Amino acid sequence: MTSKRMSLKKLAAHLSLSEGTVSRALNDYPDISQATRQRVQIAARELGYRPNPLARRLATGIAEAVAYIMPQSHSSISEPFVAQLLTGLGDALSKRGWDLLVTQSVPAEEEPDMIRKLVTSGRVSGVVLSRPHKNDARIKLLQEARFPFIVHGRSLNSDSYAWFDVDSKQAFVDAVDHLVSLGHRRIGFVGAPTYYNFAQSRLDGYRQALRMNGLPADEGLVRITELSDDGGERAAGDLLDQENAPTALLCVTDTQALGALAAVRSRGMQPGKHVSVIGYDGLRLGRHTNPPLTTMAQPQSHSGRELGDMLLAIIDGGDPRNFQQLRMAELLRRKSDGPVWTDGATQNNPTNFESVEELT
Amino acid sequence: MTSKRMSLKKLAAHLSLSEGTVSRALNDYPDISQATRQRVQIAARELGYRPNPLARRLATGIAEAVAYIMPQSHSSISEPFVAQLLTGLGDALSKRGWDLLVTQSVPAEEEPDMIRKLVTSGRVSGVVLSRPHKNDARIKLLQEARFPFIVHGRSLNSDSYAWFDVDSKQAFVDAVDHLVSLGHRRIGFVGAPTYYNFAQSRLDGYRQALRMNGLPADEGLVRITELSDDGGERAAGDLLDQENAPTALLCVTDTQALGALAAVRSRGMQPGKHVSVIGYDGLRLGRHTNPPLTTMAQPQSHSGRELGDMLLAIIDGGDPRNFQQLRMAELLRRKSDGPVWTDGATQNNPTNFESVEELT
DNA sequence: GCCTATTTCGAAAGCGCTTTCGGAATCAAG
DNA sequence: CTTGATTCCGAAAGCGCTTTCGAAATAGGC
Repeated sequence: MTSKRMSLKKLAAHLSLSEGTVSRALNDYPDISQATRQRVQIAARELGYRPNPLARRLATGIAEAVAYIMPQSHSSISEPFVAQLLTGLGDALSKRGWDLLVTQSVPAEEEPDMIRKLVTSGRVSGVVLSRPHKNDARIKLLQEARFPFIVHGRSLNSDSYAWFDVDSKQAFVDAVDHLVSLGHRRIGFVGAPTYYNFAQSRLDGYRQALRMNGLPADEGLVRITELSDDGGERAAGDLLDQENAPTALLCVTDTQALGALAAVRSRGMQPGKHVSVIGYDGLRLGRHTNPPLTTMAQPQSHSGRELGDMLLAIIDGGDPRNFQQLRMAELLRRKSDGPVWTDGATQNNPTNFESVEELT
Repeated sequence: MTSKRMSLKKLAAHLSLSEGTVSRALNDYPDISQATRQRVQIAARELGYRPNPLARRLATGIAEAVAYIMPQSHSSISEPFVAQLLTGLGDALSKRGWDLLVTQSVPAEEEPDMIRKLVTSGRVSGVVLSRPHKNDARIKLLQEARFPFIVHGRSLNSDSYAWFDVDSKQAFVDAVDHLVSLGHRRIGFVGAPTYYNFAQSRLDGYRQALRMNGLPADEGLVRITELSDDGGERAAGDLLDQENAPTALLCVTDTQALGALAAVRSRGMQPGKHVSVIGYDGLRLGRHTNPPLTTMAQPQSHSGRELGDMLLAIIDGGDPRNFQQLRMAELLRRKSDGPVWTDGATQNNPTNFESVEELT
């Protein structure tokens, strides 16, 4: 019919109306008569008119888009999160026809610049942050700029901004309690760098639970390592090789727990029997490890969707402090935990045990 | 100093130049003297001027953004791909300061609308597609619209567009050859719906290799199932339970292979000993399964980066047919494959070998 | 039927940039 | 000292929409 793409101008001409009137009719302004409003909207639909988002965004000053700052992947194993989160975010945003754009975490020294670029560029109306540090510079910058954002996780001072998190401190308390109830009294901790807030709070949970169970806080039982299976394997191996080795290993992450399982096996022991291993995340792949991994499972709720909805509410002017959600994790028992091991002879250290048999 | 955000207008005023001149100076137009160009660029840097992307995009008609159409996740296990791909794409795009936006796959009937929306909205300059079907409607639509795009994977007719793929047909030929060399003659195939092109071509490779090895094409040995561990478990179980069960299982995906391992174990057999299982993908988590999964590993090259670079080249006017890259997969032997199992009775095959010992 | 209050719309000014076009100034050449 | 070619910059239109403002038309009230 007409050439190329439909535009407001052409639509207006077609209707013998001014562009402004057509625009207001489409946007449901009250100063347009019911009659012409209908006429305009019908014509728009028939002619397949879709306002150019770029033009609208420029004119309104609303970016109609949100950025997700993707944490860089250390492990390449536990990344299902990203895809799921993006799916949920996309769902939430698509209801308004907003865009989801993805950027990457940058080295700490570039963070100020990257945040500034994000807030001043006008490309996005809000930001989703993942895996914050205890004192996350990005959070501070966003707050100072009074820019809408929400955090997946928390930092040390989380009172004044919006977040969605799982109470992993409590999860680690629960995990320790469980292990203690199985008779374990020397529980090793395979942790991650404590500039990550989640790493710190899981460590806190571990320590608190030890205390509450009347167990000594043996710092020789905690190892900090990188967020990968290899890291977990090294740290666990380290723990197992020492004098008075722990009978159970608590890992800050399922990915690390995979490494811990490997470390146990490679020392001729069987996870879940000679030494218990518990992870955190509830990754489905834990069903397929050797043996299947017991883990503190995060709730399956689609966090991306929730994050998206909350962020939109904040962009709409909501008070960030009203958008803070804490979920609970649950112990998911598979096969890598069990009662503390003892054979007849010695008390504390296994001397002989049958070889590892097939595990289903 | 001045209020709010720096704008072209303010910068021009500051320099006593016209906006047009400043703009051209910043964009290295040839009709600006060296002197003022320098002056402008220095002032811009000092005053922290950054052109408003939305305005520029509207004025130039260039979206400076690319969309990645994320396949919906079936498994939640094999999704590391997404994060890695996005990282690579982001790298490629960030060199130009372009944005990466993520949208989701939609049901087939909505595809025309979603593609049309994408190409006519002006929000993006190009599209990245993943996991195409054999006859992918989106590809056809994008071609008809003469819109720049690139496919991660291929469809049936892949001559006329750009793609990046792994030769998974060849990979399955190799896998079968390997299994045959281990003495297997009844090889089961755990496949995915063949509207996925990759599923079809892997099946083709499997069949071709059977033929080339003089093995019968027993259709009772192939199962098509969904792209998940559960699917793999069901299909593999099915195969194993039948009369003349296969001695080896080839799975179209590592995720399915996880299920296959489970099926084997749950029948009291040991994968890699009594029945061989081979997956495809080379997922790192395969190191941690029981036993570690032998798989056809995709090359580690950062495909996202390559896809991004190629797409940019096409947007710049390159001929899509010049951007087609085929990578090879390699057999990554871990512990789930082995010689065909026989007990003492039979003649032709290796009779005894040590049991699977502890795997590191 | 006159006056004021309401609806309903058009005109126009942006949003912040790019890009074409032409004019003034500068240069080299005759 | 002209003239034509260059170099360099300003003016202005435009990208496609939104939104304010005020004018015209209509309605309501006496």
